[in-house]
Amino acid sequence: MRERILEAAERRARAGGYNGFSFRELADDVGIKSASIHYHFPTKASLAEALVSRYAERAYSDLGDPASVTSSEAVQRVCSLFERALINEDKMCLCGLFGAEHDALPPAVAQATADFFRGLITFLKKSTGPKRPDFSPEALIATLEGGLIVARSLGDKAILRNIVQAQLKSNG
Amino acid sequence: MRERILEAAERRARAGGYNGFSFRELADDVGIKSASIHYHFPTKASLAEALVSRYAERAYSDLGDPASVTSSEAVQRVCSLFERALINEDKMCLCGLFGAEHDALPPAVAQATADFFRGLITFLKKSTGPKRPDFSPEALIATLEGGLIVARSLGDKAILRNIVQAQLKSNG
DNA sequence: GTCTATAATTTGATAGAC
DNA sequence: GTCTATCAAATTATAGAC
Repeated sequence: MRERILEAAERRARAGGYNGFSFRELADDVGIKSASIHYHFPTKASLAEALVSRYAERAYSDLGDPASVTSSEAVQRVCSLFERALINEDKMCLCGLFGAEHDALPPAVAQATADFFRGLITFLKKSTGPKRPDFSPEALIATLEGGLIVARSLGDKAILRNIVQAQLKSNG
Repeated sequence: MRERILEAAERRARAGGYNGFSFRELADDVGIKSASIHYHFPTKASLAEALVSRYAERAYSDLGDPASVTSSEAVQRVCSLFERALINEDKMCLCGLFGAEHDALPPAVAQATADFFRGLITFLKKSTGPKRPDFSPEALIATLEGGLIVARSLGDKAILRNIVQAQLKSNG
């Protein structure tokens, strides 16, 4: 049940952000009462923190071990992560949304969000083989997060696709 | 007073998004009662719509006439817009945040947000002189919005600064 | 234009039974 | 683990006086 709650919370948080979901809504989604959510997560901040951790772990699992992939392959994998969010899930990246709401988040949630970004950056840095001297992991993540925002706002998925192609051309 | 309300709303919306501010808070900020806000803006959606329009008009005013600037200068001006948000205002871009919340916004607000992006893209396209064949206005906006998110989440303003420098090197 | 008053709903959270 | 019951506070919004 803990997992089903997180699943419902992720769906809603990736649409409306931290203030975009409520205990009542999640309870209705999974078929229990809102008071029961507090058994699994004492506070909303604790739920959101678990949400981001789970989201990050899933991403790291998808990416695999950086020591076993070339830098080029690492860039491709990170790009795929964001393309899947847009194409398969039709959703914003949870941490892109939370990162935008940074100033209004409970500190622990903001921290967990920053950890997600650090994780992706570390993955890119630890990948093997030569890298372009001007390659910036931070800039790649920024481009992809922003690409999701602009593509979804304008209703044009090709925007992210073109961004990814440009990245693969230079660094993939 | 209408202007003071919008000012307070912008400050709060750029921290917590659409669900991150309330009529009560705005009323307290400007020293009137929440019911009085409804005289100026009948609904929250109408307030947010006005907020985005005002935000966009201010940006267009800062950018000036695209027909009178080179493409290189246009890129610089758009970059400056986002650097000011980070350095001078220490705030997220209103439309970057609203764009991330796209799925949960009142349709009119989502529309206004998309118009902001279209406005910036149009400005870049209408600027004069030669452009790199691979220059993408959409990608530039994406990089800058994402740059704000990543820089602010990681508490490192140099991240946006480096992103801007890379953009100026290729297209500025 | 701003106020008081109020409505109807929703919010995160707690206590205690089962 | 989930429930009922409840709470105090906050939410958007309206009616009507001044």
